[in-house]
Amino acid sequence: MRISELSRTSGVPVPTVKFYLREGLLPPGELTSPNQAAYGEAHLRRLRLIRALVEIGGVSIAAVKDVLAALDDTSLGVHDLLGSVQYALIPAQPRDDPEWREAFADVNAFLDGLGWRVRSDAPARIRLADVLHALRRRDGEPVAPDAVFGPYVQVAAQIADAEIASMAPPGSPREALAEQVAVGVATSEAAFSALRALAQEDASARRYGGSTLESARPADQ
Amino acid sequence: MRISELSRTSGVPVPTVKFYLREGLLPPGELTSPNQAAYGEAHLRRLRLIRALVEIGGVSIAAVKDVLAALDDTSLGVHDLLGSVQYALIPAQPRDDPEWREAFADVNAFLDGLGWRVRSDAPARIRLADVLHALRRRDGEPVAPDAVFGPYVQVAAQIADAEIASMAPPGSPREALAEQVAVGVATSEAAFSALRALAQEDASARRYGGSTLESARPADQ
DNA sequence: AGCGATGGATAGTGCCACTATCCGAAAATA
DNA sequence: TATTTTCGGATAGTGGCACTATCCATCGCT
Repeated sequence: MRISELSRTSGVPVPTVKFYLREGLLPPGELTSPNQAAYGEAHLRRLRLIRALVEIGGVSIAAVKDVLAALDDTSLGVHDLLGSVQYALIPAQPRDDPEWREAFADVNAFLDGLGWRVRSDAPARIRLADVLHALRRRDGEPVAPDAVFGPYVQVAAQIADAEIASMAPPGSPREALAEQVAVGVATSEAAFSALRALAQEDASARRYGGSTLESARPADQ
Repeated sequence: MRISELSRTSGVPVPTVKFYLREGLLPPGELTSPNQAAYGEAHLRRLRLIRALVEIGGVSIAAVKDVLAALDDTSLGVHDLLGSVQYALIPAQPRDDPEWREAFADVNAFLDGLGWRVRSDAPARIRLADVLHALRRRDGEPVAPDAVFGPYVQVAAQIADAEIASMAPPGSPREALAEQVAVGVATSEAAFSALRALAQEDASARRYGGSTLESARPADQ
């Protein structure tokens, strides 16, 4: 298949496909002559994966590149693959602020208390510290990690277990698993957060009474 | 307090504060002379709110503006306020693609089956349709909404109930509630998603065995 | 032979969230 | 009082990102 067909079946414009090729997100097609290349099913699948990450997961091109590199690194076990995907999908960098460092330390202590087997450089730790730090700046002072995160721990564990369990068993073909992990991480995030928003709306309607404006808002363009 | 103090106590650079003033995210200070203005506690709190939304929630400036407008609209009840905040925080627009429309219809049917009281124009519906659509393009064809979203429904409802319940009771001062809603929606999203990532890592370690590279990855810049 | 499509290179676009600079006037400091 | 600093407000510029547009010398098809 040539580039135009790749573009047509995937719905991605030709110039964008070229852009992905330039960026190394897509491997080059097989050259059939000095300026003619053929693309296969693998290209199509990878292209769809890229779009899923970008559109559903809101992942940056640079992060997509990292994810794809992890997928292609066959030396990675499933666990490390999952880790690499997550680390690419969660952009985070520690701060210098002493108050932030304190929040970070508190988060780590809290996580230690849970007994989870989690790498000490997991970016999600940083995200939690960001949240705790922001909340502390807002309210007066206290705000214990347990108060903020506690209610979510059981539920997060429950969901995570179900998601991991739904993946292929250890020893199944890595190929299939790899993309499942990447797509799963990105899409389940989006799906859950949308469902939670809807559930909140429902719960709020029941508690505060729904004066639901029902499409009374300006239909922004 | 003048602009430099506002900047110092909030940690936001002066030019950025000026930018927010220009954009109307911050109300102008009270003029004490033709070119001198004073800012109060309210400005500081709002500035912190803006930063929390931007940094923790990853909210765009335009969306922040919408959120603040909702906060300031005292004619909105708590339920509608929550709705406005959510709608501002979840960017989404329907597509034209017939396959997408089908996914959207399926999502709506699925949500109807749940019996949730949710506006028909909720952007979260669109997000769910995006996810379903993307998954259908990947796998062969089927993919029922129930298979993808089902496992999350109970949990999402559980979390949402707890969050709504933790908010002030109906009839409490709107002022306090408003920001709580905005901050809550943005931060709890971030907190939960980080916790879920960590729980996944733990679950994956238990299932696939943790060959945890432990900080063996390139410390990217 | 004619003609549209292709691969590859280079350059440009639009958006976004700031950031820099300038100005005349007021505050703070000496 | 003199001088230095800071102020509010306006205008313009920056850097990053994700594409998009244009060129051009083939290539393959009819």
